[in-house]
Amino acid sequence: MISRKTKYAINALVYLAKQSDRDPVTIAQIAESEHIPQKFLESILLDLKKSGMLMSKKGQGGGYFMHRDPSEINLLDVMRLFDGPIALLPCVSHLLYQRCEECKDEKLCGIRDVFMEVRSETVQMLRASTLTEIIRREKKNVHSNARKKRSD
Amino acid sequence: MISRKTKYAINALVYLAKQSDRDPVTIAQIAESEHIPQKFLESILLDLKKSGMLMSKKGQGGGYFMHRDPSEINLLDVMRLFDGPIALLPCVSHLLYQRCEECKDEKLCGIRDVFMEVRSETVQMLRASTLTEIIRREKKNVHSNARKKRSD
DNA sequence: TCTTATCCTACTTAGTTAGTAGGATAACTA
DNA sequence: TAGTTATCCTACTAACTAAGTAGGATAAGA
Repeated sequence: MISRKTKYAINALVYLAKQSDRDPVTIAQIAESEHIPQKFLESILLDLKKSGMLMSKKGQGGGYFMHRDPSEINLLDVMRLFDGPIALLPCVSHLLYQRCEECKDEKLCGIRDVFMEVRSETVQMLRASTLTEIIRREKKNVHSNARKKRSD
Repeated sequence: MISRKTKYAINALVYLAKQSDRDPVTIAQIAESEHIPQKFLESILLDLKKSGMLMSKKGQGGGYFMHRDPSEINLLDVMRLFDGPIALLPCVSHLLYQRCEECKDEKLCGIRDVFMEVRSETVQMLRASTLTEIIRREKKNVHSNARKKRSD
């Protein structure tokens, strides 16, 4: 499972990406809309800012807003930022490789092969999941949901 | 990441599946061969037995041995047994579904769609990874490794 | 009945998760 | 320039999980 922190981060990013203009949105606004504990969200947004995804402005009329284009921010980066490696085994992690302590010979390990493939597939899917893509899916869901309701 | 417990379980299962005969192997033997803390392994093997993958025999000449055929035991079942759901979000878990507390409308959620696909792909790959398959890959690695060495 | 091996309960220690508290800092505004 | 507003920053906490360990009960074979 991903941590709540990561999930909250994604929710906040999608929310900000949906704002048509680039006017700053306060932490309080995001927290209320997305049902995230405000103080917790504070530290999350700070991390997102430090990573370069968001920008902020202090004082009256301040808040957070997108720094990069929503099509350039994907779930892979967000998950790595908060939860660390995607890999299910340390020995198949791209950025934080570590050998399995108990392992006899990594090059021969069949278990490793499997988890290598799982990691590759997952990374591919998460990289393709940009904020833009998520919003596109939401719109699609709204439509197919409306169609469903009408045919009931 | 999967827990060490799960990794140890897989190592032990692969080891037992490789035994040509069905003679019981003691915990001590497995622990030594696979570099797993013996007492820890003890509780792992007990869980594997309770789940029906292994059988045991007490006393002199006793130990653990496969109960089901290695082609019928896959990493999906082992991971679920020790680490719980495969899903990265509670709302996309098949066996332990829970809605995301902060979520507004699950049916419209684009994030959920993404993690649904990740789960499906992962489940598929892990289900295909039987002990037999892992051992097949190991053999393949031994061969391609030997080929590589010769051509050095 | 002694030895051997599994079975079972309870405990520990370290690290992570999901926050909260309280104030410092910067920017806007009257 | 003083007050207000909002982000920024450090430190703390409570609950949970991971990765074991300790010590003995039970069952089977010699």
